[in-house]
Amino acid sequence: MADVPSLAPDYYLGNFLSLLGGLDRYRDLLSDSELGFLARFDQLGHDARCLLVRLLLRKGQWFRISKLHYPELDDLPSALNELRLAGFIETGLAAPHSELNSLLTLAEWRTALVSEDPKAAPLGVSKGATKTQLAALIEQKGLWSSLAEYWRSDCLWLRDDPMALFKLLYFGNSYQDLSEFVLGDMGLRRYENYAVDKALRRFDTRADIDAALLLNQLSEQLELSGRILERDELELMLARCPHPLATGGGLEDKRQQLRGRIARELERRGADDLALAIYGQLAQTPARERSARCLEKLARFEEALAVVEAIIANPWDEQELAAARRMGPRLARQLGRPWLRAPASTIPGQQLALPPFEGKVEQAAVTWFESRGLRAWHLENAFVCGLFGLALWDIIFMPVKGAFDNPFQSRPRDMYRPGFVAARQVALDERLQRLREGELSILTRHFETKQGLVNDWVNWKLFDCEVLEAVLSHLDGALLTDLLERMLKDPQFYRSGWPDLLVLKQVGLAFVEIKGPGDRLQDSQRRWFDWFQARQLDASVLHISWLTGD
DNA sequence: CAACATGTGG
DNA sequence: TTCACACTGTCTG
DNA sequence: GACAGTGTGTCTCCACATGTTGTA
Ligand SMILES: [Mn+2]
Repeated sequence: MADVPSLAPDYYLGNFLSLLGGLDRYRDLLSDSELGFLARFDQLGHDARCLLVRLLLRKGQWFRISKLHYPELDDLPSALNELRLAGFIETGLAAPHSELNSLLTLAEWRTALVSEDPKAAPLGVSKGATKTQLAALIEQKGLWSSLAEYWRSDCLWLRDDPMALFKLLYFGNSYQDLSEFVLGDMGLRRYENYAVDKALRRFDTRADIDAALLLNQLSEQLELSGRILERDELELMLARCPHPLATGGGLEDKRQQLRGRIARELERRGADDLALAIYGQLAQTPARERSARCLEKLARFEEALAVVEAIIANPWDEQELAAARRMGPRLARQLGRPWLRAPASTIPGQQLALPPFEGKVEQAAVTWFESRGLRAWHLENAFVCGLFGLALWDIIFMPVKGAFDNPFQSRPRDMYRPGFVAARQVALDERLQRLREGELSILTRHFETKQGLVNDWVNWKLFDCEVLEAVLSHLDGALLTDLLERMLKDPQFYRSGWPDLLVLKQVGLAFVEIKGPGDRLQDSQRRWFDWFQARQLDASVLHISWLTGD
């Protein structure tokens, strides 16, 4: 752990330049002000560049000059001056009200208030008041602007913040940032060394870029404060993403996902009719299920049943099918119609009473199996996903056109899109054939040579070498191939629902879903049991109860 | 003064 | 900061 | 049993400084 390589004092500048290098392919889609930003950046001296990058990497656009502390820059004032002259920053401005909470400390609020009115101390300015309490007092007395005035000479404003755009263009998402570079340099997070297509573009028009930025912003807003937004605020969000977007890049999918989440929030506000109208425009699950539920809430049972029947006739995924099968009988009864129940699959289950255990039920079960001399791991989906990732590693990362545009991807861009298999058909066919013939050493090879590399499918901490050994000695190629073929039909979908425990019995592997008191099988968990039964595998549900008494 | 929250940086 | 899963509470038949 | 809402953990690093809150 000690041998973390030391980095150059201006390592972050190099990283930022690498990021800019990835943006060349989009120059024709940048605005004049963005191009101007880049041109002016090029003209800056070393230290001014460093300082600007430092500021760009930080949160917000307002900073305190006196609190800037960058030992690697030997003349901060002149770097600041250079940035000011080049139009990147402004100093000495009074910060807006909304910034004063994070920009100034409680003590600094008091200093300014007391200076404004020496007799303020006896009021709420006395110590003990929290920031919230004092904020209310300042609000009431209309003193925010004098606070801002008092500290203005120490304030620094970053005029533009293009980082959201740069990150979107470089990484293709809003959650990765420049720390990827540092983590890579220090060996803390390593990615596969796949071929990066430096000319590949995720966007072809500026409108798509702006739409992506907007969708990111709206999603973030909904995630952050969705629960407290009023109905009209939600409708406003809807109005901001009304038009269908380019399909193929996943933009339209994102838009629909966002609108679905907004509609769900509208349901919670009782706006079932409006939610219904939105769901009707969506082509992704669970829109039809939600439609049916809205119709049911609105007592429009005929229409609800029609939706349910449409789902059953042509399910988009197994989740909505399961939901429709639950709703069908209820709706049919409302309408006095007969309903043909799908035969319920029987899932083998056992009961087990254990002494009270501090910690998770699954761990208690693992301990119980081990006390009976069996190895057991609580892996959940990490087991199947690990098999998938290790068996197909090199195919997942093979240089398919359009798959990789930056060095920090945990999967190809089309991993969860319908064309994934077709784009790798030959390699997949050959791999499955070899696995079918029992050549499981492929997994071992990837386990050893790729150890620690980021892969969406492989959780290295959970899928350790003992698990691999258990797999190699008890899983045959035919079964593994069958499993992979099923997963390849919808890689995203089959990432979930696998039973909690992998148990190594004398005769082979067993898969056990643990259910504590009050926990029941979820829809996603049922679908794997169908597969287990068809293959006559040892899979069951273990219902745990706690032994009471002292 | 300790516990907690948050931002930062290598 | 998403997503899968567990847990809790309510209503219903 | 069905369903909604909420909590938890998360290979989305981890040590550290700073600031806030409440006496853990
Ligand atoms: Mn379970």
